[in-house]
Amino acid sequence: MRSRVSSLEGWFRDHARDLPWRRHRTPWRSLVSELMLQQTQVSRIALRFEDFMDRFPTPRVMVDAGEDEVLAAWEGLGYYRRARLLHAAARCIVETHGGEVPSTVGALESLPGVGKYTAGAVASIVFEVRAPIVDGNVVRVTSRVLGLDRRADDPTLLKEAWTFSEGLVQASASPSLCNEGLMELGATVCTPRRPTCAVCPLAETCAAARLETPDAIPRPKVRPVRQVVHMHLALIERSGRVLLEQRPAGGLWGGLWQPLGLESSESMTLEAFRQALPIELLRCEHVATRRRQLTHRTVFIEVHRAMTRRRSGRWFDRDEASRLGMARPIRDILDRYVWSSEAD
DNA sequence: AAAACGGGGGC
DNA sequence: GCCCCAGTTTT
Repeated sequence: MRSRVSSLEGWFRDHARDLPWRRHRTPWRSLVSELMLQQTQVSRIALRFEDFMDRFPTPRVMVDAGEDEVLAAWEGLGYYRRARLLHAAARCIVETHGGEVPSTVGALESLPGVGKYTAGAVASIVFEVRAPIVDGNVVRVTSRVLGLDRRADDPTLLKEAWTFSEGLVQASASPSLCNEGLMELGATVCTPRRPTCAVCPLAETCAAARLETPDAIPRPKVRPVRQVVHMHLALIERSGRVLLEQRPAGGLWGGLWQPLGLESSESMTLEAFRQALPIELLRCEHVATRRRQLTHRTVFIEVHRAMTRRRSGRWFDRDEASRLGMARPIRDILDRYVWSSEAD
């Protein structure tokens, strides 16, 4: 195990990618980066990280900015609950840790949105604590090094991965080099398809490297069939403002803003939609259908233009709406069917 | 233990 | 079209 680790650490020292959160490392920057990176590719976050940190340079600034600001800054990154959890974590850091990110696995794990992986990552990478970490990369590397021919989401494989990581970090000279190196290896060498075993620091002691097709393991996760959701929206404008509402905190696009609408498992007729809306519409016409593929479902968005006499509700002009958190497809629809038509 | 939860990128 | 991604929380 010792030689495995030192070879991994040495490899990482030489081959670490130049990433924003590595360039300038602070506990807060690392915590934010880890929350952003959950189930999200490094390349996506690398583009957004510095802007986000400029906006929220400390936990205190984030708390004062408020959850809505954080949601807005999170736009396009998905899994929006993470943004709310990050804001809650910032509040917890300010209120119970004096504004400083805690350094122990236990204290980190008690923060909202921080589970075993993230706690171990921050503790080891920032504070050099001997804590193991297991992410998708580590699961893949473990299954290959140990030659475990199981599904990537097999609970027994996950357990083996934690044990493997634990063994590595205990034998390491530097928990941060060891852990980050392990993930970096999975991201750049031991990739899901066509891993480059020829340059891998673990190849000598890897079971899969001796196989003809090392990428045959781990086996793919089982994916549930995507559910279909029909979303019906009414674009209601008046004097350069559009009527919007905030989605419930839980579920799809939780806490994000959108035009008045309804969801159903089946498509609705225009009349049914009109009847089902909680406000009376003077006119309502269907203008477009958009299809959105998400990991867990297919969303059909039926876009309508409508008018109402009603004045109550939350109305926003273009500038105000730009500062609200919205799902990407919803933002696109407003840009296309509301704001662009102002020029007509 | 299983389900819920986005949006892209790579092929 | 399918698979994947620096996972966590809720049920």
